[in-house]
Amino acid sequence: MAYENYRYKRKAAQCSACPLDGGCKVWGLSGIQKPQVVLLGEAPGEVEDAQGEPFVGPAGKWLRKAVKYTDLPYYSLHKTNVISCRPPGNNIESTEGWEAKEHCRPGLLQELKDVGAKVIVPLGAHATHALGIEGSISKVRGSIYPLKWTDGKLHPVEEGSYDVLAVPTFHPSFIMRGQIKQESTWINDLIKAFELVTKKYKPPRENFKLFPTASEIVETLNWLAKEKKRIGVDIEATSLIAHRAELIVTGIAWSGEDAISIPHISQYGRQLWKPSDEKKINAALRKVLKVCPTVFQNALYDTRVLEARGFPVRNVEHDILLLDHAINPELPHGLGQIVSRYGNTPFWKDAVVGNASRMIDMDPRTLRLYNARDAVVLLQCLDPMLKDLKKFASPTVYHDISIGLIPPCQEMMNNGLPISKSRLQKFRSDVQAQVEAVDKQIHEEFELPATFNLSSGAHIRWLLYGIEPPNFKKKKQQLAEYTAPGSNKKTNTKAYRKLLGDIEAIRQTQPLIYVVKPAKTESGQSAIDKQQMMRLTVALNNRLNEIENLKRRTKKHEDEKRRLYKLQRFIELFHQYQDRSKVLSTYTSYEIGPDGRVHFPYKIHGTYTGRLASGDKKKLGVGNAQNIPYEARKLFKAQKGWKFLQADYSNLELRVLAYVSEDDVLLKAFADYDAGHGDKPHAVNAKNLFNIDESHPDWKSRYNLAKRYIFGRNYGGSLRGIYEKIMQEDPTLTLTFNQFKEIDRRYRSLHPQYDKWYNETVSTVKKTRKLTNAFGRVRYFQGQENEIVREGLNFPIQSVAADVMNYALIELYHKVYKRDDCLLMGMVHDSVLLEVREDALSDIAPIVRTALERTFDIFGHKVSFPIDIEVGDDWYNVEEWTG
DNA sequence: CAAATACGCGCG
DNA sequence: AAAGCGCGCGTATTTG
Repeated sequence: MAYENYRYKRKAAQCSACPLDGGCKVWGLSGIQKPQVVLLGEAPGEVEDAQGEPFVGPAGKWLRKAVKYTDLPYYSLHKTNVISCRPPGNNIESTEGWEAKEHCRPGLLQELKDVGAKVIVPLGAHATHALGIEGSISKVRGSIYPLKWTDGKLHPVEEGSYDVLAVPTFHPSFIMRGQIKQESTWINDLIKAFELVTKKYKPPRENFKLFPTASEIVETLNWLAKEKKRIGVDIEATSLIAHRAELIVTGIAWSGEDAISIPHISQYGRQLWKPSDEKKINAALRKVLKVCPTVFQNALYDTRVLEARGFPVRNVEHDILLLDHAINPELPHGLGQIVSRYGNTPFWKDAVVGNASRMIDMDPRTLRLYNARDAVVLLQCLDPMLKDLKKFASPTVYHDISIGLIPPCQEMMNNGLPISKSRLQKFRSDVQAQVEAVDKQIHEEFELPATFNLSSGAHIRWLLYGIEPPNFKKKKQQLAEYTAPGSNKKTNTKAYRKLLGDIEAIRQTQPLIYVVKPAKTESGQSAIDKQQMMRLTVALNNRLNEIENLKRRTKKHEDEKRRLYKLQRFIELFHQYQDRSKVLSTYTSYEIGPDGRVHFPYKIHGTYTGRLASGDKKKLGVGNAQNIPYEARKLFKAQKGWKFLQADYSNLELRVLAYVSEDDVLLKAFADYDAGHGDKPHAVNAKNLFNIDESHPDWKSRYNLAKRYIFGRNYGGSLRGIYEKIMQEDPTLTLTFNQFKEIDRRYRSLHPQYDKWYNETVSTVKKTRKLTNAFGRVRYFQGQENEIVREGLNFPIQSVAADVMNYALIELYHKVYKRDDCLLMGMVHDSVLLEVREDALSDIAPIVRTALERTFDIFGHKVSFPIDIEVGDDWYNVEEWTG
């Protein structure tokens, strides 16, 4: 389409005084005479500078692509920058850049005024700040800011009339440079901004009763209960830990605009309510939470606190967090983020805490306003979110699974796992001694200075490879500054000691260097992980063999041999150190509740696949229940007269793979095995692939090879990658890559359905960037193609396995939660853990079996997944239940 | 000095 | 250019 370009040269800019003095080289530009939207960038880059047009470089390419998702054509937008000339090194943060911003400002403002668009979209922090909008871009993005002209300047207004609307969002180069996960948020922001051209902007009305009287509260609550209104609920409490948390204020909203604050305890030591009034308020609140359908943001936590304070919540109808997760699990789910997409309250989260260090010390008006906003936004977002849920995702997954999981998760969190304090104490001191012993051993054997820190990657890199830390020169310089004559720097500070230690450790340590090109980590450092140690070990053993087989060995060879043995020994001890110190630091201390149990947290929205996540050490002080090493499971011991019962799905993911890919061979292998007349499916694979059986001398290694191959494929591994992994784990294996490729060809020809499923999944994820699992759960893939292909191959398997467990867990919960002879305590992806009174084991075991082995419909197959039940005194010593 | 990033590793 | 998936947490180190 041919259209004329309308260029805008900044007449008001003070170019002669500007260090860039490009003579306003890159003009503002639009394809129509009266553009309604301004896209405001930062500064021209190389391509822009050369062509004299804004957004014609790589960032512009991303921008054009994003604008395609909106209702406005790219040419109709006025494109311009905060500064019109290219700063040195493309860096607007440079001195020249800062100065240019000042000199360009009058021109920029005049340009914005002359263009007279309805909406300005500042891209990135600099553009946003240029409009007078404060705060970090990740927080203010997506909010609508009404701006007004006063004295030739543009500034945000809280209320009243406005001249233009601004919707800040990310700069395209931010997305381009790796923040691809933010792309859909970014596009959403642009859509939202452009819609303001035709949609009437409705500023948020806030009918908040922040300081109601007792009778106003009771009246309002009674009315809500009588009408059974749907309410948005948000609480502020003194702690996130349920048994410690005191309620400060509860905000209740009954529309996107109306809310009331219900303060519970006094702030600033004032007596809040007369006891008689408090009683009435509490009764009314209890009633409301009993009869009204409620909407929460993360009901899992708020309802736990409410329940602990005597306000049980009967009807959680919606949870905005779970809703957002069900719609698009890869998006960030903070309430601010959600509201920027679905609500109309501008970003308000900065208000929280403020100068006060604790919620309760906040100014009451600020706290209550914040709390009321948290409540109303839930109802603002709900309907548009439900629409998106239906359009883009699965209402069933949200209602039946996500919401359904709230009670079982709360049950597991409330029940927790009983822990033996005496075992814990002994375990801790044992592991501590082990760490100290191996640490001492390494320092002695390798004559390392005391300052050599085995936990420091930099020190280890020096020792193994002789690679100095990248900042080593700088450190030496800093040290010199400390000791320089006349220096006023104190040499007894922590920073100084650290500096000195690092330098000493390196100076006094002789590297072991054995030249094997170390693998690189993501940021380009030399790897020092287990895998790399394995590689080193293989290489040095080869070299030792080589030397051993030499006809003539010189003294040089003998020296080399000694060095190699030394390195071998170091790797052995270092591995022990890594292993022991990991256990010591992570698994020898637990936050134990007043009931002597560890209340591990669970999150329903924590993963992209629908698995539960566990742990919230930072906020709740309790870690992850799902990665506790076996040795530490001994710490969790049943109360007297009770037993641990663990139910595990057997080969869940592989079974799911069989059904999802409809792989006849695998399905038959499972069917035979379950009927009691067949080998384990992995054994069937091994037999098919290698034409051998258990009697063959290589059986064991071939069996493992087959297993690892399937496992690697299941996660989208490349053939080369799987091959290398296999060779590292079993260096004795004689297998060339070509032979391995042949195995792969053979497997695929033996499993045509699997092969077809694999190819179809890859092409679907590439084409649509969306997959829907057998239960309707969706995932939108954001990322590079090769990355999302691997994730895509895994998603239909891992997510279906997760949902099998989710449904089963919900069913199990409903069967056991009322019983006083058993407690649902935890789950680890494909297993559940209960504490059962000994005399009830024979009752409970079949209940667990029935719930977990319930039938599912997977692509028309009526299927059930078999479990193993184990029972024991603690979590480690569980054995197959035969009773 | 707190927050953010990098690396490595426990579990499934 | 190639990278096996999904998590949370500890230590070291850099960043603001």
